[in-house]
Amino acid sequence: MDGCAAKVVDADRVAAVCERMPAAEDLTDTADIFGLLSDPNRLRLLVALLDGELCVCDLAAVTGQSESAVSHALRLLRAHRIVAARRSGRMAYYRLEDPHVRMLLDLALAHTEHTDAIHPERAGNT
Amino acid sequence: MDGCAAKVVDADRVAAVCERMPAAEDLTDTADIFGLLSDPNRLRLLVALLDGELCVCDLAAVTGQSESAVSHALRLLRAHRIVAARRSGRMAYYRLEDPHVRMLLDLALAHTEHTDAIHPERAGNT
DNA sequence: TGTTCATATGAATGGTTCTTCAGATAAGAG
DNA sequence: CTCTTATCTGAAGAACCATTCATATGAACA
Repeated sequence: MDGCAAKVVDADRVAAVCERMPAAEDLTDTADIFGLLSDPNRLRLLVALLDGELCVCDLAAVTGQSESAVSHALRLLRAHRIVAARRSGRMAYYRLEDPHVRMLLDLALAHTEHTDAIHPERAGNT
Repeated sequence: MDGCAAKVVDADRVAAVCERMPAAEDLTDTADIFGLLSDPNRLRLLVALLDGELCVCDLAAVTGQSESAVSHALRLLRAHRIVAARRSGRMAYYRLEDPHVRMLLDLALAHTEHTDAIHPERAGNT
């Protein structure tokens, strides 16, 4: 749809794939979400929230981060509506709000647990 | 399992969540995979490969990147066994090799297409 | 054998992101 | 009203990552 007109080998396949390619906007949104899940500490945070809401200091305890780091991470996740906060006095209870992200987490964790013996990134290749 | 002993509010919940928390190694592996999917150009590359194999120059055409950039990206994906190459003469045909990643892509894209009107990151929050 | 073409690679650069530190806000306790 | 505590925020520094340019490899073809 945009830049699919260069030196190609299989022009038909290229055209077909370009047809099926999602809009750039959708792709950046998706990449964005994956990016939010790509930090081990943020991931830990979200996994902790799979079971239900937790306050900031408990999240810090569970994930082994400073409360400041947790707050920054939650801010980012909140800005993308992946988590939501419930205020109660001076406490803030966070919960996982995005069912789409929950599915991605469930799927990813299920597979990690099944293939935990495999660590491709610690091996060479051709 | 590691650092769950700080100033907590709901000690029972914290202990329970720590129990359920996957091993650090699994979490970093999972975060790593999400990281590989978090770049729009790499994502485009993988989406292009959902339908079947393509050579490097066609991938460059489809994704609108330089062939060098594509080669670098493929190298990274190959190192993590997410794609695999088939050589034929001086051409290299790449295919999506990791079924786990394929599932993540399918799930993510399905949802993006359904919610393409929503762009949370372009809005404020509390 | 030498040229051309597809792909691969290394180094460098520019941009982005994570963490920490210091301080700000705001609610409850005394 | 003041003090303490929970959370939030901004700025700064470091670490990381993606792209580009130049060049290398290696296969086909003359």
